[in-house]
Amino acid sequence: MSNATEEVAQDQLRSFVERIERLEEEKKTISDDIKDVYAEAKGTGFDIKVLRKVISLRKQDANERQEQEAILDLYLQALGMMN
Amino acid sequence: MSNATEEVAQDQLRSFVERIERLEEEKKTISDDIKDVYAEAKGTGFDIKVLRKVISLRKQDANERQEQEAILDLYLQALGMMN
Amino acid sequence: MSNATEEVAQDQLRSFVERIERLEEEKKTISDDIKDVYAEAKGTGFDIKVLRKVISLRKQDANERQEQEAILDLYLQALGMMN
Amino acid sequence: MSNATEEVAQDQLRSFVERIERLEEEKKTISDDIKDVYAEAKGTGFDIKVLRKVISLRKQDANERQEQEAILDLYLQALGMMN
DNA sequence: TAGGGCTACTTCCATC
DNA sequence: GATGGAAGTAGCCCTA
Repeated sequence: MSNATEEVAQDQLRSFVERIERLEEEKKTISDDIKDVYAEAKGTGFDIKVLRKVISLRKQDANERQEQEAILDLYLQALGMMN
Repeated sequence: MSNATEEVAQDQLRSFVERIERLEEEKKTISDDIKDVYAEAKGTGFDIKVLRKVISLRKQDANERQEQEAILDLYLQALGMMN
Repeated sequence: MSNATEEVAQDQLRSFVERIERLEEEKKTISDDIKDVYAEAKGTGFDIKVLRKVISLRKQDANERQEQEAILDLYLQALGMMN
Repeated sequence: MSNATEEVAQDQLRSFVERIERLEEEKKTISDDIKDVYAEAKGTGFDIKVLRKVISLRKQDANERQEQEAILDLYLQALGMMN
């Protein structure tokens, strides 16, 4: 490989690394923002764990959720933990 | 709880949920962007797995510097050499 | 500190480190065993996620469980996600 | 599903749950033992925080050796020097 | 489907 | 004794 070609490859690599690291920083910022919102909600008296559950339920497809609950009921019944 | 109070709580909850969901969307966008950059790098001939490793090593180096300082502080404290 | 005293301290430290590392190995073995059981259950057709949920529910105090569910219901109602 | 089949499933589920719960008890015992050792070390005059750090550094060193080999393999592969 | 990285939960320690 | 913060652990998801 010629020096010129090597240099091009190096510059490209450098560029990719920088772009990725930049994006990962942004991602971290957002993650921190989310954490802040949860903290704020907690300060207002909401239960973080339950709030997380709400978010996750809304993300889940409604059908899938019902199915999960149905399976859970089934297992609990099998264990005699439900009336 | 009065109806008015309940309504306030509902509005707050709704607001928190919306803010979180908005931020998670943004986060997903960034994640997708990162994926795109890796794909582009692959198209240019770079090995994604190695590229990931490079990124992770650079992150580790940064962390490790902080870590080293933390250890030093810890030992100095343990030896009663810090206030 | 005399050499003898230092040596005692070193031996003690060494001993503590060894005892802890030994215990942590045992702990890891158990963790792996647990993972194996889940894998086996999966192979028999059980849904791991639900199985985990069952285990965790059984661990929770019954009262606490009801309370958590009550809070969740409350939130879901507030968001109009129930009936 | 026939009653007999259901019963088999129930027995299996029960068995899995019991095995997991048993193992988690053992795991908790070990965790408590570890806590005891730290407490004992503290009683002998050692700084728990520093002790934890020592343990974690020793673990890291071990991991890092493996990591270094993994990186080497990765690079060799990327350069087409491994099959 | 297995492995690794990321995220989240829990636990522990220190402070008030 | 409680609360907040940090660290270690475990679960989930995504990629290969």
